[in-house]
Amino acid sequence: MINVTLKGGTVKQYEDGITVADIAKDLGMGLYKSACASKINGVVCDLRTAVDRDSEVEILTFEHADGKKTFWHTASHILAQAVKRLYPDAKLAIGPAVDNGFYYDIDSDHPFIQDDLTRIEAEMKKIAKEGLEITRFELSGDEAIALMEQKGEDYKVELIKEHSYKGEAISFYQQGDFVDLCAGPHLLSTAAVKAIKLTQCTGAYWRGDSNNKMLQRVYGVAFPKASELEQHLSMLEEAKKRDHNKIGRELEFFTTVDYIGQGLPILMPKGARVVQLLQRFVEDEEQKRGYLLTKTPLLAKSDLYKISGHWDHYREGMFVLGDDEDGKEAFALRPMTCPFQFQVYLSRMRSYRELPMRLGETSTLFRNEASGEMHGLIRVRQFTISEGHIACRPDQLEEEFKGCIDLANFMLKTLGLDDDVSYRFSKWDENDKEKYIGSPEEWESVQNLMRDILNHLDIDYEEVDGEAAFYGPKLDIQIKNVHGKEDTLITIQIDFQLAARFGMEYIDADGQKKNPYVIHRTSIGCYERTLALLIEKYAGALPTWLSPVQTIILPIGERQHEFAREVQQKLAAQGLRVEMDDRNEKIGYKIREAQLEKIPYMLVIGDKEMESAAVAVRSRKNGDMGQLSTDDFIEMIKTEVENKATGLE
RNA sequence: GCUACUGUGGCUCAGCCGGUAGAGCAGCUCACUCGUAAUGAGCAGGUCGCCCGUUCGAAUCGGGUCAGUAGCUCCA
Repeated sequence: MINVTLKGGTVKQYEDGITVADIAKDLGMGLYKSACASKINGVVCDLRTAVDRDSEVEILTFEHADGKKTFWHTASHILAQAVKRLYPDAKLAIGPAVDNGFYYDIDSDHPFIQDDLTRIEAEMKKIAKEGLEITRFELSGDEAIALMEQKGEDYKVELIKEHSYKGEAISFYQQGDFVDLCAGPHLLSTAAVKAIKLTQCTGAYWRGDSNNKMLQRVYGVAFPKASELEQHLSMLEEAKKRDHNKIGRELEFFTTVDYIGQGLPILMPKGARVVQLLQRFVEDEEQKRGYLLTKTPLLAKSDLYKISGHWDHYREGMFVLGDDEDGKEAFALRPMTCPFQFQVYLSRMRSYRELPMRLGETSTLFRNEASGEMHGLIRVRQFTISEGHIACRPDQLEEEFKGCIDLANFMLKTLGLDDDVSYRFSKWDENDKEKYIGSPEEWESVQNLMRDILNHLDIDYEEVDGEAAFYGPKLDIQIKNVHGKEDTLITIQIDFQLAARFGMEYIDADGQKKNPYVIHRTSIGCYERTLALLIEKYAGALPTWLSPVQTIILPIGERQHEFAREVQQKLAAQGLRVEMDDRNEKIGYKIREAQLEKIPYMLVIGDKEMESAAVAVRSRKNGDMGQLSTDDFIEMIKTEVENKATGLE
């Protein structure tokens, strides 16, 4: 007998070798039926896994993240099985669970269109209804390859070959006559996967490499109950209503024009105002933190980019004017600010006493992104970033780096985005040295340095290979858009290469010339992207301090126009952005429009207000707030603006 | 760049298998001067993204191109 410690601390005795499924059954049929996977001594396992010693065991249901993943992973196998039934020639690649469902990559000459997805979905439901038992078995590498070759699954053969020379047994899962290479875990039967929706079909490169064949990736979600699926789908619909690309256009923050070009949005008066407000805020804050403001050219001769290495590493991404063949002069619009801002440092010899030197610039950059990459304001070809570079001595690096993170977090907190970000420690890929400059030893040492600093900071971060800049590792502050797609909002990078390339030096206390470390950083990211995420965060109803129009005055009739105009001027004199709707419309109509425009405050002015020299305040959030004197209203809104209140609970 | 989808007046959309464009909202005009999310009536507005082709005839079919959307790759 063995002792099994359950979640909550209860200890039960079972026979040695009992499966988790049987433990679940013993605990109750309800739990058994909803069980998806297990956690044995902290490791996620199958329900089939036998427990052969004293262990801590947790039964994972769909409510648990790993239970959910198991459920979705099984759903992806059902998807593959359905595809094979309907399109026997299709070859299967990989089919994992992801954050919001599952997918399967399939190689088929038949392009899957919406009708096919409907058919596949119906077949999946049939497979679920058949309640096929899912069993696990293992084969040796050679047997596994033989099995998959016999089935014509070329991609599986390729995968097995990579695993098999480690000598490990290869595990498979089988449901009915469908067999798939898989590490598991999986549900016990296809029966539980009742509510299924295939959401889309897109292309995806085999192994994520654009040199490989593009396969078809079918995405789906599944739930134990139909009601949960419906709720999930309606949540997705709701999220799309916040899409900055939709409401940012509707609310006239920006627009695009096809004959201007892709990735070149027009910021309309409202969008431009928000960007201006953010920019002033950033520049003022950086000044307080000891940054020196610079303004450098938007383009340069190719010579500059040759020194920085961008010409070799980044040329595809640049807008080049002219060509530099035969010694002719070529220019390129700048894709980054570093080599320009370095010139400030380089203008004369620097002493160690001058360091750290913090340079900040509101910098417009140009990147010739591939045509499929553009997305609203999130990914564009011309953007303006709160750019900055810090040259510092080694002994200052940690403090300066921390200062950058502190500034970034201050910005995020002020904008109300601090709870929505995650930190990514982006390292180089030692298997792809071509992409980077510097030696492996240098990379290791700087990455270790950066890791130490991050560990001293007590922040949760994820380490990711292959995401570094070509000149150094980065701390990326990541954020997700309404579609769940992650982008970098803010990045802070340690550069140990470019200073030497540009000959940036300082005379140290010992009289020796040394290269400073350079920190590349942004405090709020690029304004277009930040604006996009703010629009999505607030569904267009930006905090009052950032609202393009903060107050709108709504006179009831013509009689109050003169008084209303006086109120408007009084507010405007206080620096508030105020408009007046003097159209000959009913008050309900004007309110409706102001509300749809997400203007924070509406001031209704009728005879009553005119008599008492007051305003009837309505907030977009709380509705009618009753009468206030104009001065009291001004004080209230000014306080809100000065505090940069987010209005979030 | 790749895969799939989309492109009809400012916006949302209708227009079946090719016969030469329609609605609501917005806009403008007039009337109403109306107290917390849409007053009524009238008017105007589209070479159906663009180019080429098939056809007696194309918004509808074919090809190309531009732009948009999601995903892949890339990336702030």
